[in-house]
Amino acid sequence: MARKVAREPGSNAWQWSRTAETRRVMLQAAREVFTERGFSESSIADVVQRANSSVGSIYHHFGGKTELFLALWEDHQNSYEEHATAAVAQARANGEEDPLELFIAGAKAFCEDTWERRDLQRLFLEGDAPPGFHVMRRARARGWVRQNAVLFGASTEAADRLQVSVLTAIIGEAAREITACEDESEVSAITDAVARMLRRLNPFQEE
Amino acid sequence: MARKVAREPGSNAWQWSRTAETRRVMLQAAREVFTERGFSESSIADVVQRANSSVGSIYHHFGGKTELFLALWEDHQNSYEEHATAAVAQARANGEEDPLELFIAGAKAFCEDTWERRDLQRLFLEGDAPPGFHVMRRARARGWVRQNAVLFGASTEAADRLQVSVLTAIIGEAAREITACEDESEVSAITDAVARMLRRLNPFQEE
DNA sequence: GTCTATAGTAAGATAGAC
DNA sequence: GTCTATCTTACTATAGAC
Repeated sequence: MARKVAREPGSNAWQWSRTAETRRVMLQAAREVFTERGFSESSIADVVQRANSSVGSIYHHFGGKTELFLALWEDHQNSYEEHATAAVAQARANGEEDPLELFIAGAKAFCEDTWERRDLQRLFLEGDAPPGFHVMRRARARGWVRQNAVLFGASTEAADRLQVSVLTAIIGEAAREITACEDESEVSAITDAVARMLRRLNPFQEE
Repeated sequence: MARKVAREPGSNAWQWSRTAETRRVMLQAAREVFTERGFSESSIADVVQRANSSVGSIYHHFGGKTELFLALWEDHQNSYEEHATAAVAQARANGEEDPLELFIAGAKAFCEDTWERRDLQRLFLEGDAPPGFHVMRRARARGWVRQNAVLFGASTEAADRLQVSVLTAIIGEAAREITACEDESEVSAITDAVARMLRRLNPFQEE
């Protein structure tokens, strides 16, 4: 978790603390192994081999196979959040105030991000994972839905909750479709379809 | 899998083959144990105790812990399919021909069914499961989506695939919300909201 | 911080009597 | 078909030298 890497782009790479670099290598190895075989079919030994490291070292840095997987997920999530937040902020800076349009801006960033890093997204979306992972995922998803509920000013009644859940789920479905794409051209078709559907469901335009 | 039970309602219960009854008891025990603790936290021993049975017997009938879980899932799925199919057939018999309305009829049946059997639905939706289960789930879901694609006459292009995926996903989200409900009155609110959203997204009414 | 060698662990699975 | 006692097996996880 401690990431005490010098942030200045110009700083010398060799000044990076050795541990940060080691972590990076291990995470990259883990990414390759897990995305290729899934969690349960992967063993620590596989990662060790790929990282030219040792069992003990991985345990030292992460604490175990599960934690290694979770660390990978954390990084992934943080990237998403960063990108989406930046995109929404950008839209806001451009004068956009409609919650739905802000939401769509975030959704677009999410879709683009999903295409880069399909491998990880596939792993987390449908690969197997350590026990308890799906519960964590759901918890985080719920947090996101709650945040969106605030954005849309939704009530806590069942119908409203569902509405927001569905808006959020559309992005998830899009992500799934994107991981199945072979060609980047399909991705923009999906992104556009997402925007269209979100507008159709616009919660501010009750019938 | 062999279910050679006498089907006539009037037939004597004691004529049921012993094995069918044993299976039923075991599945009931499995249902209780798994829904209470989830898959990985449950052990064969727990089920044995609850079913007043033995390890060997369970292995004889099902083959293992994973297969027991899968058998439970199979039954659950079959019930759903039966109900939904019946509801759609009923709607058709009443003269309904609009694919979307037929779909909605199925969705309603699904929602009602979810409320009965919340426990199982919760287990399969977010509880932990044996390795490989989520992949099976996805495969079945894809099959369902394909079927719906035919119903809607959707193309295989990305945007259309997503559209159908989303229509289907709405039902899944509704199911999730329903498992979280405390009161049946909320369920009908959700069911209505589902119908409303599906109509808004009506694929036959392209903008 | 890194590594090797070793141990632990538990529950799933099986054999074989009845 | 049922049951009990036993085993197995593949990891994960740790200890402890360097």
